[in-house]
Amino acid sequence: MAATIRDIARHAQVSITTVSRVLNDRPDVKDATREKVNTAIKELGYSPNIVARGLVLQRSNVIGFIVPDITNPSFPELARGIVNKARSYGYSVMFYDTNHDRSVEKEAIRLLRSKQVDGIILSFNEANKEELERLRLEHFPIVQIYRKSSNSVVPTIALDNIASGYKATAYLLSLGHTRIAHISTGEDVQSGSERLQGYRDALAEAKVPYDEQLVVCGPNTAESGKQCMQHLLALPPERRPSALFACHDLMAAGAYDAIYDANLRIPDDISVVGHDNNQIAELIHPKLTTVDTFKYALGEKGVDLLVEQILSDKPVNRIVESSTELIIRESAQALMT
Amino acid sequence: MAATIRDIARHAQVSITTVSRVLNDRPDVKDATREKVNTAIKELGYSPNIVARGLVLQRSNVIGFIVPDITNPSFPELARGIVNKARSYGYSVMFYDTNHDRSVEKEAIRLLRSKQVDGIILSFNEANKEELERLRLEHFPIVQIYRKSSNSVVPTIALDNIASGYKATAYLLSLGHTRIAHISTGEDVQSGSERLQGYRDALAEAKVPYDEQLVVCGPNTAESGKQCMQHLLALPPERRPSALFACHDLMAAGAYDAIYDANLRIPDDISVVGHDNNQIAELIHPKLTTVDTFKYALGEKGVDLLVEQILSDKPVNRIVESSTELIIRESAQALMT
DNA sequence: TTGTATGCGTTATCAA
DNA sequence: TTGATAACGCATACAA
Repeated sequence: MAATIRDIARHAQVSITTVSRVLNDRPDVKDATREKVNTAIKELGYSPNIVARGLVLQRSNVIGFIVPDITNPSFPELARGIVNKARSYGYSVMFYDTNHDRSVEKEAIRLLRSKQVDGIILSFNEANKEELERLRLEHFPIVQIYRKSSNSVVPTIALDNIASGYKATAYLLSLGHTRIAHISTGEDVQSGSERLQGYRDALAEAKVPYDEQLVVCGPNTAESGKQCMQHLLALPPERRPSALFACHDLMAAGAYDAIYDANLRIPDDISVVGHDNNQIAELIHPKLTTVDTFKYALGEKGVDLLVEQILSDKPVNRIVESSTELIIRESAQALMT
Repeated sequence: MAATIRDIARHAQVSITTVSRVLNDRPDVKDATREKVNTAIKELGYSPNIVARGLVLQRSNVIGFIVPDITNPSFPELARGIVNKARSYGYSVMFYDTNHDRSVEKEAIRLLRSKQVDGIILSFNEANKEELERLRLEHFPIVQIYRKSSNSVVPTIALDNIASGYKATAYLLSLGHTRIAHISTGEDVQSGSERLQGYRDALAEAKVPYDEQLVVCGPNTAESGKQCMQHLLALPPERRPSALFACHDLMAAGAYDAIYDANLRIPDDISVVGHDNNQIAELIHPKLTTVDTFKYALGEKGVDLLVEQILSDKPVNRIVESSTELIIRESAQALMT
């Protein structure tokens, strides 16, 4: 049985109030008594019960973190940023992986609140609107990752996907490419539709006509990236792209596969630019030119935004956008004419 | 302010005891009263404070999970197995990433215990012996991942690395290779030394002499895998390997790089087998033949082992070994003679 | 079948 | 500078 504050009090011949004072570094304790208490703490190997403390202080110093799938390559780094930053604030992180299941998302929220977390950082698969709205109405501290829900005002950390899609496309244009294909997760996925918008903006600015045959959509998996690319390679030669912008590195990796299967070379025959700068970008061959999204920093900013809400009494309704940066590696080159 | 059991009692005109009975599905409540209480719960949107419940029941239904680096590709899947299995047992998971820092490991344990977790699953970078021993002496439920500490008896979930190293090597031997190189994390890392042992066992069984020039060591990173491979390719032609077994997929991916830089082809010029079957194995080209370690299942087994300790009064000192399986893809082929 | 009273480990109020 | 006592939200022994 672990020692309690009462055991320390008895052992040091003082009241539990005094022990509590020592534990919380209060000034109004005589040095001699403080000493007595501290040795008792050492002798009994006492460690305070933070849960009981939380009960009276009405805060747990725990935050929740809910993701749809931690094996999605964007999340581990984000998670790291979150737990480390949280630790620096004195918060622990309770973690849920919902496997994209909406009912699990609901359950996770319910459980986290039952466990009295002080706030929740979450990335919901589809904007699970009702849940978020309910939390917002209660002024429960919450931070949404990535998704800027258009008509809601949940505090969010997000990317400027339009700008990053523009950057990737503009880079390919600067290399002389005009037939630039785009593999996208489609209009239904917010990040996908935004990156597509950036792609279109860049084309428009360069006065390159938008060719809808060059835009193929599928879910964010390598397999789907491969299929999309196969689709593009099946176009008649004169319509075929000389470059590709894939809206996720994972899809770019799948596209590599299709390109190799067609006995084409990267970047000699086709240039590829990805998005996200996941670990795999440096592992596939040739190393993938892609857009870094600074996920670790994004996680840190998420914690900042959450803690701000926890400490503030007035509602915080802010969207924090994180910057992105094109990382030039080996998968794109100037168009040979 | 969230409603409490007392609010429900008042609202339903019953005692808090009765409310508690309803909450815990006790049979000794008249249906009519149960109804009254339940509607009160609905009306006030009440959700029980599990932390307070934990204080009296002396358990939190939370387990801790400590990893050195969640971005290491083996961990996300393991984490998934753990949180999902834990959820099925009614446990939440408090997560720490120590960034390989020993002092953070210590702090994480201290914090988790202060937060009254019922048990901890951890993977310590080096066997942080003292900490583990202390926990074991207190009969605090704990499960160690991967590392079988030789002289301690901390419950562990591990891999049979000798068998898996043997499997990988035997496969290359069966393809006719005799000059099989091995990229290893070295004798200092337990998994590395065990896989090396399996490699040697397979060679010995096939009566292929062990050539220490063919074994190169480095840390588990792609960069180090590349350097190791460069080292091997620098051998005089007659001593050069026709096949490679890398003890981690990440190092195999690095080796790919060195092989491509040397203008050699995989598997035509050199066959490669990795270990771990991480996501990247299917993304690099050609797809990597490797050994699957069933990380999700391993996480589940870890939770089983931990919950067994939590529920049992007698100490559990068991090492659970998980099986491994060779996954044949495209990176190895029969030796051309 | 229901309610009263006590305690889980801690902090805060107030008095000494 | 110290201590007695009442909370925090809940479960439970015991009484009614």
